[in-house]
Amino acid sequence: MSAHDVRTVRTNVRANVRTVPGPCAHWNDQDADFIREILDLVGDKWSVLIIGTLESGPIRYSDLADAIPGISQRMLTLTLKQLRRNGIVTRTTYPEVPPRVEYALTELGASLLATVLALAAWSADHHAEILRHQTSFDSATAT
Amino acid sequence: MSAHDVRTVRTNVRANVRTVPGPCAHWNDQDADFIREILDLVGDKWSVLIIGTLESGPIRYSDLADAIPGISQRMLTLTLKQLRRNGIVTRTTYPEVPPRVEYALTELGASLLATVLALAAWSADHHAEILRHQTSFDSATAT
DNA sequence: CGGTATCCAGATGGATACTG
DNA sequence: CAGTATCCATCTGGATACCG
Repeated sequence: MSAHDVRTVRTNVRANVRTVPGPCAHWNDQDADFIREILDLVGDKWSVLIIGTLESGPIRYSDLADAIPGISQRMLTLTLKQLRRNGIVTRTTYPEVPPRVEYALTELGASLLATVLALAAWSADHHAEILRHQTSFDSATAT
Repeated sequence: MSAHDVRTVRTNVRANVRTVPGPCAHWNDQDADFIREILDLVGDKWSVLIIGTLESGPIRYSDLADAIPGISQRMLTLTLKQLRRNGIVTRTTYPEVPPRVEYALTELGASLLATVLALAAWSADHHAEILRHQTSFDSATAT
């Protein structure tokens, strides 16, 4: 059923991009570009973690830092800037003392989160199978 | 409709992992792990390109290299090894002269390809919107 | 043909110190 | 509080040469 859902979505891409709908679409060069684009967006170390943390609603910079263990200030700032540049998050400054800055998901960001969770779904579904392959491959290689 | 499909899949993850189904699931720490896992799988520069090229059926090493412009022998070999390790592709050697080696997608690989195409779908759908955000952000930053 | 091995440049990201 | 600036280690991947 998961496979069926994905196929539905997949047909939609092509319908939008080249108006070639149908049940049996195939990989083409355009796909490569789109994949590169989304990997640039979320393929780094922290983007999806931040997006996921923002699901609960607007959150302050420091709370974000606390919610994402291991992230450095530098990477938090840098990644947030990229996400803002791509319209995934918004930054709102409240002129108070001490200053307060809140980050929130845009609609675009929310839809990206949903897509990313589909990825997590696949990963969860096949986690065990992948692990089995890894260990069998490693033991075969070791000998 | 795309959003609905994704939500369906998303609910399934949780059902499998923590048996907490329902219409309104939320991001949790498990998701982070699964995201890391799949990003390790396809977050690099060449994996998805290779997977996409393999959709058409089994293909020789050298034909694969020709089909993916810009890839070095080193990265082709390295990436193929990772994909084999994770059970995404198989390698078959034919003891002929000259030697022939064919790579093919496994079932797991095919389902991964479908999932990745869902990502491409999102990217295609929102490509224009992202571009608009980027240019407006850049011009706002430049001044 | 189908790789390996070595070397090296550039990108990524962590640690630390400092600032409005 | 919410960053910025600098320095540095590691990782990724390209070029090239060589091998079974």
